[in-house]
Amino acid sequence: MNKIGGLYGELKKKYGKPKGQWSLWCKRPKTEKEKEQVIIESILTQRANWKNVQLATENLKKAGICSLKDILATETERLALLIRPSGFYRQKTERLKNLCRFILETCGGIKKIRKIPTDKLRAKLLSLNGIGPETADDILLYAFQRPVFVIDEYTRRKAKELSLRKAFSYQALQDLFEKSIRKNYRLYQDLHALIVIDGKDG
DNA sequence: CACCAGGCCCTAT
DNA sequence: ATAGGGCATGGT
Repeated sequence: MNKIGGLYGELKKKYGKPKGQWSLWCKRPKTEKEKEQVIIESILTQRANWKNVQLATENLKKAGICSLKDILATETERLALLIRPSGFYRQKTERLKNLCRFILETCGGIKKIRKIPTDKLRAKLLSLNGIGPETADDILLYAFQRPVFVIDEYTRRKAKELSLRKAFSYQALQDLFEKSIRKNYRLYQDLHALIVIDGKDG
């Protein structure tokens, strides 16, 4: 067992179950509505602090926009103003609509996605404008329960802290984590959440 | 006032 | 392959 192996136990003991935003992202099983919420938030949270993401999602909720279908049905300028607090809001409006179109129209809805193999789905997501590796993996792991480990700024810092100097790229770091930890989506969800919580904590 | 926050894309070396 | 600029808001 390397340095990553004991990480989950250590962080779990320190923080318990992930709370706050994570109580939705790490919840399982999730309803279809909850999955759609996570998908929407995966875009809004790009390079934004969670408070601002919350302001944006509250605006959407108040406007009665709760599903991917609702997003697509909302006029672009109106949607942009609603999600404005999350920052980079013009881009995010386009990205959200892109993603919703892909899931609803190209894939034929959330349910059909169950049948798409993880590698293929990941490649499709990455081909969309505005979806990079982290957002794709957020969606795969937290909305669709696929055991892929999400690499973000906090994971990189944690890796550095553990002196995992060999891994630089997203791919290398992801391989390292996935090789070190039993491939289980519940474990990956909680561990990634705990790494972020720990990163914010100090 | 300056800096930061859970990315991603495009362009130039 | 890798570096730097642009995209934008609200909190501290």
